[in-house]
Amino acid sequence: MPELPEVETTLRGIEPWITGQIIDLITVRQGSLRWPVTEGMAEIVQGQAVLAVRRRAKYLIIQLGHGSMLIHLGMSGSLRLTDRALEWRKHDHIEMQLSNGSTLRYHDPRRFGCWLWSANDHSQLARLGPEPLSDAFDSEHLFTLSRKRKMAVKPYIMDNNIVVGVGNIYASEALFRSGIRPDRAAGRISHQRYRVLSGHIKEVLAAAIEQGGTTLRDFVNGNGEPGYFQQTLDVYGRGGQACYKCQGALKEIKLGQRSSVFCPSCQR
DNA sequence: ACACTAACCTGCAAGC
DNA sequence: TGCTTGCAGGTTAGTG
Repeated sequence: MPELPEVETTLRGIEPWITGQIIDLITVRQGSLRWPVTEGMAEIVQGQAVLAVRRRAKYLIIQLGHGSMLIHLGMSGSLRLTDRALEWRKHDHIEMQLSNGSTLRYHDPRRFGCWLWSANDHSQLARLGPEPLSDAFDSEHLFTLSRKRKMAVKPYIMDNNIVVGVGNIYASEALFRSGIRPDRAAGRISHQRYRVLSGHIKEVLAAAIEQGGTTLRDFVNGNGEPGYFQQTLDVYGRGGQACYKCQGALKEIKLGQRSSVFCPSCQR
């Protein structure tokens, strides 16, 4: 699944083809996703114009005149522009046809994503923390909210109420670059170290966006192309292998059900 | 309010 | 060659 850089890459790939177009047809072949696709969504949005497409956290929002569609790619989802006549692949669940001939396919083997319509605000967007690349996200924010919290720092920075868009890959990478152990209690990390960490979170996300995201298994951008950031990963998926800084063996532990790889010598 | 678990679902790789 | 087990990019709902 796409983490924030993959969602951003998808947005940039599809946005120019969709904004300003009229939705001619939406076809839902499999509506059983993380939440059921909104009943009657296709009928409601057909004929409406797309005013804008934007991203908030890992959600994509297709803004229409009378409401919006909220899309999440879950762990295995992807969106791509296709040839309208392209044969349906297994796990292609939804298709949106636009007035300029563009066609968007939603593909999601595990079906952890969503595609919802609402005339008002989407409840999923309430209570989300700041965007990691915005000025609202800084060391002050991380430091203040973490006081007295016993939770390990890795699940802490992956908590969407604290900051959005930091998933398992980039949390691991940012902690390695910062020299902070992923299992250290969030409440016992200094303001100075949070300054380093917040900087690395921004840096690693920005670099991944620049390289078109990280491709693991089947991620593709809006044009069906892979990302290249996996060539830059220092620790994610490298448990047991040599640390690039000290050559020691990287250790793998579980934190909050997620595997976490780190260097016990470089990260303290 | 916080900390932690189980759950949603499919595909794939490893182990027996 | 199978069969079983565990693991995977995310997020929420439920427990104490």
